[in-house]
Amino acid sequence: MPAPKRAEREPAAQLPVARISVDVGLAHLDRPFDYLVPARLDADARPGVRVRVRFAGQLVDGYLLERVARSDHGGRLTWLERVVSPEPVLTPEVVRLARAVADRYAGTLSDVLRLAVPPRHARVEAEVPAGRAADGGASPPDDGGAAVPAGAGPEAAAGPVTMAGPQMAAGPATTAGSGAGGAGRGAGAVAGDGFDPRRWRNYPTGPGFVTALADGRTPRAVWTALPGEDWPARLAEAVAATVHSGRDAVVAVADARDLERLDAALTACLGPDRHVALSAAVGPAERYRRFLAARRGRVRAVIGTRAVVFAPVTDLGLVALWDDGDDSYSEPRAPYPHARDVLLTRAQLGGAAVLLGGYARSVEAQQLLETGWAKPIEATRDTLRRHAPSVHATSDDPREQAAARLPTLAWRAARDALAAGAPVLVQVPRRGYLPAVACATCRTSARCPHCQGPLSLTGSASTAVCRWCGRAAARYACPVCGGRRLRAAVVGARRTAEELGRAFPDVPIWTSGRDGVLAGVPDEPGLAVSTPGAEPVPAGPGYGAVLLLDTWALLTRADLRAGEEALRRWLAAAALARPGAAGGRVVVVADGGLAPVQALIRFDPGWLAARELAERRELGFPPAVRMASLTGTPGAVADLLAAAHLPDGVEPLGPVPAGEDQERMLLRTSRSGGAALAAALREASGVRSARKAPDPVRVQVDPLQLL
DNA sequence: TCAATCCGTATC
DNA sequence: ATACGGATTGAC
Repeated sequence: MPAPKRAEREPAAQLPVARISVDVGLAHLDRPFDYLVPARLDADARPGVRVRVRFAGQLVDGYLLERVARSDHGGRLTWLERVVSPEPVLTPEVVRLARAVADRYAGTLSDVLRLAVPPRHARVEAEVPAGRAADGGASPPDDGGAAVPAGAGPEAAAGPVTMAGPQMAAGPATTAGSGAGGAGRGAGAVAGDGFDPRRWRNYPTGPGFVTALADGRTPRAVWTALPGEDWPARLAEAVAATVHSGRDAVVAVADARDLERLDAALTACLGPDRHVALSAAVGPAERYRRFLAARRGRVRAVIGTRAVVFAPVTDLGLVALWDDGDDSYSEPRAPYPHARDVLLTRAQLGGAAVLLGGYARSVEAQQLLETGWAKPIEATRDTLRRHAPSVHATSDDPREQAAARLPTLAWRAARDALAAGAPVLVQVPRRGYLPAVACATCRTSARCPHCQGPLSLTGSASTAVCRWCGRAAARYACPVCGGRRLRAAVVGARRTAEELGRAFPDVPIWTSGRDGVLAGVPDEPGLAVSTPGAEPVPAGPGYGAVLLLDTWALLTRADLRAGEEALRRWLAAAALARPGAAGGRVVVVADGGLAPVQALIRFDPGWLAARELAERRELGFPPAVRMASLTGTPGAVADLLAAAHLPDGVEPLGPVPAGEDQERMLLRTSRSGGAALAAALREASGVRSARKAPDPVRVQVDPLQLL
């Protein structure tokens, strides 16, 4: 082998050793490797840059973590091959965070860094960051910016997440009659900083929280938003207060629509230039452009969906997250971290303030309150009564239905609201959400007469077919009432809309669902039919009536979080209703005795969360304990377990079958034992990957789906 | 006795 | 992954 340039190479004069995290997907190689920095790369080889190095004979990607004076490695060091770009995409803070997240979730640093850093876009990197190119808004490519090829146009012009829909922003009438006081009316800006602690005065501890942010302190809070709350505005004020203190903020929301609302609120508070919105929806170039704007310190706040929790900022002062119960916060790629968890870890490591907000309260948030780690921000019962709609539960006995599958009470609420000139929201579960079939008369779910499997009604066929054994149940008779007619358990939003259209022939019907989210509806009579999470925001003082249909589909799910999740979805809809005093009514078609229904009637998510948390403690489920799940072929799971030196106090549960050739094993330990369990699993994965074990095992710490 | 091959291990 | 070293095997 020729070594022609060997003599030319000379190590950098200062700190000649670079510690590199190499991107090979092998658990046992998850540690830094030392390389010698040639003098010619000295200037570019700074901490945080992407590099390429020769590793085990091949060129691999990596990140330069730090420069040190000498190596502890016994053998000879290889030269650093190339600095891919001098742009330091990682900050030391993000590296520490990624390491902590990898440790917590039994994953590798490079897996987490893949989540944290968007793919490089060389052209974007080369752009001259003139003026306001990266304001998160729709500004066209800067003119003075030299080499912006024509191709950059469309993507840049696409601007922020755009969404079809009549109107945007503002949200519902908010804290309409903030009652007393009456100060601070003027459109927000106090002292040009866009925040005023008094705007949080509906919550006794709210103004103090915002003031603390502005003073540079690090309060931590779980915020239970009032119905009708203009939450994007409140979050924007918290961000503005943080920025006022000279620090940066990172805010996560669940989806593109929430992001757009928050973006608008921040623009109103801070102007267009001091924040960016990160989301995959804007395309790779714009995404990387905004990421760089954050990394280069050109903005003070970074908002976005899930992945924003890793966004590099200069001096983190606040992390915030809206609606932490939304399951889109759970990362689907290894090591499957949860955005809430990442933000809390980040705040803990970096001494930042925390704001977890929502209309609902997750069990995890409840735990933060009960351990005293965070303080509540919530309205008094009195304030709540002034803002909340009146809530009624009604049975869904088909014999009491008025029209369009609506119980009489629900039908009346809708009719009255429409007559009063207000829009009505109808929430129905997503189609295909629970493709089961029930008796049309008594609602008993229909099971296969042969094998007890679930029946399904496919397409237009009126005969039900068993989803397990495939037999057609042609002459089905309900074992409870003898009824012979079946119906799909969940009627989709579209068909519900059709039926409602016949029941209320003279009003417009708007539908909003997964594939066509309607941002808002006007303040006039009309029916908005929506699946959970896609509820249009009303322009005026809120919906006159909110109807929650087919709730039992949510409640009967075999899921640990079914109750919590049902309440979260209902509250998201109910919060869009106008106050009871202004005629706002919510009708939930469900058994009023059920705990989640009770919590809705009382508008008390904290009560349900406390109850659920107590139950989790009793059952030994997260977040009261730490769990890990191992999924793979039976042999592979057994192999991983054999390789693992599980710490004391780890209790194996299962295994249970989990689909084709797969089984799933749960490991349970105390919360304090979580770190040791994760470490043991990481090490065992390392042993297996070093041994080239064939079948992979998916290791998930605190998986969202437990049952 | 030497070379081809197998296996295990480290990878800066 | 892939490259290397040490052990092992097999033919002369």
